[in-house]
Amino acid sequence: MEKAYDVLIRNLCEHTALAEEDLAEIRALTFEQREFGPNEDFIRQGDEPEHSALVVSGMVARYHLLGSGQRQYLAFHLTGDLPDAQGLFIDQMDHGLSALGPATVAFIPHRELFRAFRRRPTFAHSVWRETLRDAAIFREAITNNSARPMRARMAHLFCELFYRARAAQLVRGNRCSMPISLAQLGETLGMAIATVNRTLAELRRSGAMDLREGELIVLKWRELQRLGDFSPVYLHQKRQSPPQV
Amino acid sequence: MEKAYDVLIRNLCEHTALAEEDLAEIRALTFEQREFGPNEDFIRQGDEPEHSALVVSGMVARYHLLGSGQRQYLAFHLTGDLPDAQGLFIDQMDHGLSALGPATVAFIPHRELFRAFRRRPTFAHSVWRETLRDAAIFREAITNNSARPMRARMAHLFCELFYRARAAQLVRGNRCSMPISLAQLGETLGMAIATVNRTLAELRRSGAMDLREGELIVLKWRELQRLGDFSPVYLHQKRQSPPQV
DNA sequence: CGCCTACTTGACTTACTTCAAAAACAGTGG
DNA sequence: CCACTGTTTTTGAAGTAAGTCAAGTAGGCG
Repeated sequence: MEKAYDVLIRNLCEHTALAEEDLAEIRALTFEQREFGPNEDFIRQGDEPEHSALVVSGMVARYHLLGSGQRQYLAFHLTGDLPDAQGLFIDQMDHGLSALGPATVAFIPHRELFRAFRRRPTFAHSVWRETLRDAAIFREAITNNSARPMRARMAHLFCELFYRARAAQLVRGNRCSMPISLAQLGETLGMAIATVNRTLAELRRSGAMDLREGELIVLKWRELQRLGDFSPVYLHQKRQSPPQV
Repeated sequence: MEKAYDVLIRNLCEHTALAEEDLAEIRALTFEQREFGPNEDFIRQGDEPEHSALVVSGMVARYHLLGSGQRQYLAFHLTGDLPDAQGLFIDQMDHGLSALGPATVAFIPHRELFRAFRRRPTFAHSVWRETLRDAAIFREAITNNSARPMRARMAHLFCELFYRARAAQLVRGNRCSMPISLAQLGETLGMAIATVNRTLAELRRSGAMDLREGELIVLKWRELQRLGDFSPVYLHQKRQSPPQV
């Protein structure tokens, strides 16, 4: 298993040039590592967080709980992501976080982070940038769930996740781990589970992709991208080589 | 007309305690002020911004343009907001900005902002915090447009806007300016214009609110809040007195 | 006054939801 | 190893909410 700080550094370097002093500061942080099982919560809506989470392995999700009891997934996070940097300046969490499949999460005390931010403004800016990228992903989700027809909506989600997984070096060949159920896909894309299944069947039939045994397999990247009206500019990756399938 | 920096300071103080030195730094920034007419763009998708915008008066919108030519509104901004602080660390805008009604916008050079951030980390953190609140608003929009039925969806939007307008001291009595057309509401909430009109009629009939001549009138706040399943925690306001209607 | 845009309303159509039941699969214990 | 239980996926049929289409009204402006 990779060190928590290596995972973080790799992710931040994807968009920001960090000096050796920044790296040293990051390595000096306390990473309290914990394992979680599928669908286990590790931050709840309403919590007052004093730690930030870092995904060391696996996949985690952010979600809202509505008055009706309904659940809405907001975003997914991969290795290297700081899924609740949002919580840094916020008194009370407005959303929860849970593991999708089995996941390893490291917790960093806010106090240490703030001290590191004061000492290394570039580090602060890189985390800030990370939260802005999150926001761009949220914006795209608004558009996706509000304006795109079902097939494009689902294709777009898989495009984004595959593209991000690739940037995080989690794609082997043409596949990456995707431990998500149809019900969860429905609660992500705002569609009924029956529709999820039929739409997924349609995407499979197109030959562009498959989703099997917790794995996403992309067979025709350009076709999937076309179906999903996907353009990766909003992900603001520095090195932008597209998947070559 | 209020000074641009006063508007900004008032907004930032809503959630962060700024020292006199921070205020001085803010007042020393260059604010290049410009007027815009209804539906006029001032930042376009694809632009590489070197200035940040500040809403000095009026209401502005952020939007995506889809491959199909369709438009999706993402968020609205009121006096005091920094609607594209997102652009600070980003090479290329993934969304555009336009005035809704007539609006005054001040532009601040990124270079000056970064210098101020280095000198006054608290100022940086207050702007960071501002971008995180934006992100929380995006998250709520995902949930709103994906999981809530039409009537609640629309009621929730008006709740949020009224609540924020009130915090920005833009509510007089029980009304605030809301220069938005039915078509734009449709492109915000992901519904057809006919549905927008019917849903709005339903809300009017409920007696909780009205939308007339570019003004939102809230007649029964608690009722509107109930209809919209609205809880303001995600707005992370420090002073949280609810509208007393 | 006439033109354009924004709003309103009605009738028709359809895409998606809901409901229901079967099939596949995973985990547990005999 | 295989029956037993619960969960997830798959498929079908029926109902409905919301979209589309179209026409009519009202309001703003030259």
